[in-house]
Amino acid sequence: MKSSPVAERACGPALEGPDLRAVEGPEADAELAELAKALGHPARVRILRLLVRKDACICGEIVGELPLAQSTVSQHLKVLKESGLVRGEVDGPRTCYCVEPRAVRRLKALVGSL
Amino acid sequence: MKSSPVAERACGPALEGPDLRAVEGPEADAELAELAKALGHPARVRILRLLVRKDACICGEIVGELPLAQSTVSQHLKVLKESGLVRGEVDGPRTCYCVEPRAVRRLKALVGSL
DNA sequence: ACAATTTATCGTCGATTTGCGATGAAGTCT
DNA sequence: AGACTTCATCGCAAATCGACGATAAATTGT
Repeated sequence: MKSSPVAERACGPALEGPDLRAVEGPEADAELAELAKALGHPARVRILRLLVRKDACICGEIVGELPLAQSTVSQHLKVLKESGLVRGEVDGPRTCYCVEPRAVRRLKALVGSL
Repeated sequence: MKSSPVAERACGPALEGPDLRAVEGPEADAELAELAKALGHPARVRILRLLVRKDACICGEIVGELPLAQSTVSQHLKVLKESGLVRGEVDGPRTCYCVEPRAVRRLKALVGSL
């Protein structure tokens, strides 16, 4: 059996520790642009919000919340995953998506530096 | 004569007053997506940073800072202007671009709500 | 009036994005 | 094993983006 040993479970252990990267300079600009680009679509903003609120989710549930086809939602999730804002772990037949708090903090820091 | 009456001058009077719009919900999502999309390119992040630092600028100076053609920079400025993050006022033969602090604050509020 | 400067716009090209249905891969259940 | 579920991936079409050179528009200076 593989029933979750913990009741309220997110995807996995969140990466912790302070962020040492600079919030300015060419690299930071590229980083901010990449994160912003990932957020540059209403569906992806919505998805990220859903994940933040629920703290754990599955693609299926997300599809139900959006007026989009399953394949389209999967694509958006892929974009979010590639940006680092979201993490996905395979859990049996489903995939458990969750926010990567570190990346969200990073985004906030970068935007805050404007 | 139209010499600037003030030494350090930005574009014009910044829109002031508190922002009453919600930071969540479908409208906020669309707004965040739009602002994020405008920032979703390294050149535009760079331009915005330049404007924030200088507090007033002209397209020509910006072109000098970027490895892009003048027409391309003009396009990026147009995108930023349409997003509301930047304002441009015609000033003689040039155009004076400057940040719209209200929009930047709004962006920070929206990102902060994630 | 004319030349020079500064910025915006147009047209074009290739690349990327967005959306979808169809299909494939992986796992669960009976 | 076979049916079913869940999600990813593959093509494909339409739209948008990013970059450029060329050109137009507006203003200044001579």
